[in-house]
Amino acid sequence: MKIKYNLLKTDKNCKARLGTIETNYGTVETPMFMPVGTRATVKSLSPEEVKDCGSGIILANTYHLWLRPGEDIVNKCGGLHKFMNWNGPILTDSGGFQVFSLAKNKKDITEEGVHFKSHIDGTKLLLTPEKSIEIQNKLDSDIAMSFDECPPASADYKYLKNSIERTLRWAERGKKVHNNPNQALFGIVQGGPHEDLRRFSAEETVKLDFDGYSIGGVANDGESKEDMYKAIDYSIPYLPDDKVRYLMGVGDPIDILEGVERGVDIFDCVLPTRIARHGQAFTRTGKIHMKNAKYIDDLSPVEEGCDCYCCKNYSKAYVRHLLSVDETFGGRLLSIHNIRFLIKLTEEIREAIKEDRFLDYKKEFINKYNSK
RNA sequence: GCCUCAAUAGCUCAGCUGGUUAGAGCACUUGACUGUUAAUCAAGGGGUCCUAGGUUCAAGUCCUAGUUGGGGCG
Repeated sequence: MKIKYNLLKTDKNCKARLGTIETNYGTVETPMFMPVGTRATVKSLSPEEVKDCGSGIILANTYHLWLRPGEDIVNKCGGLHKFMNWNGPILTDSGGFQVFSLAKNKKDITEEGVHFKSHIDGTKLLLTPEKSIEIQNKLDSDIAMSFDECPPASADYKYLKNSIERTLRWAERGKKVHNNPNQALFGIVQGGPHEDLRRFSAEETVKLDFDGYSIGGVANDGESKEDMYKAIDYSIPYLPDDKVRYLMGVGDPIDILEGVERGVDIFDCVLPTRIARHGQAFTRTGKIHMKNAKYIDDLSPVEEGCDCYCCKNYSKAYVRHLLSVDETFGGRLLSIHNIRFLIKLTEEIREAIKEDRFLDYKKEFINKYNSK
């Protein structure tokens, strides 16, 4: 089967939704955060460790797996789940974000698709909507994403208008060739911070009838928070209640709260794992730099009261030591902590929505998070 | 004892024939990171240029002596 979204309830005081996503690999409670495992692994963590953080669903990347090892190899190895030994649901991104991060100039983006130079060996590549879906079909993820153009935040109105029209044509082309009966396919809403463009993009994408919808093109390129929230506000009203809403690429704790308030169900982000490898930890009172000298002999855990493997077993002093001598275990421990932090956040969000007190919860969380 | 080479940031070293405010890498300190080209990137602090004389308008740079260290010869 494909996925099925069940809306359990909406918070009485805002658009925050409580729901579940049923998949062939288990049920995901929403709101939910998805850790990113671009190359068929959440960097440095085993699937067991990711699962122990409470993660129900992870993300992998079409572009990266297309290059190495290749979708046919993954398919031959039994599909992504078996290949990477992850028995929960997997969402694959389409390569659309790589349009933003790898295409050198606008000429590389054509009606047919996007011309890339492989970041590995410079080989010229063409990724099309059809190819992206074909790859994702073979990867056998539970949720595939339409191949979209993810324009930079600096893109002007006229560019965005053309871009979302092309993205709609790409969505239609991708949907036509999608043929994995066990895989859902999501459409992506673009349009920057412009109300009319978001509405147009959302309405037209919904007409194509996807299994779920994403809000894309946010959190890129130094976009302001205000514009990000506008993008959500202007997209959500035109998305159906009975389908999953996915805010792509967002994982700052406050942005997750802002997204949930506006009606978003799932999020993904590299932030928890990347900042972990770079030495930062999420805490209830804001991000902290674990490499800071003041922690050199600090025997307390990264976060007092946290139930993650890192905080239950190790001190700040130890984690700091590992990071400062470049031992990979330091980044691993912080990755576990940061993922657990965001998953725990979504757990608390779900409890709050259940009791119609999401807005109070959000306010309290943000006050504390910004208190230092 | 003699000859020779070296001595510049915490460490390893660049600094051409004298010429603005002596640099780099690492280390240290601090910060950034939002559908991973990212265990990455950026910024900052840090100097009695071994010491003492001398030459010169001007010395990290040239000269003399010394100190310390390496190598060689006796």
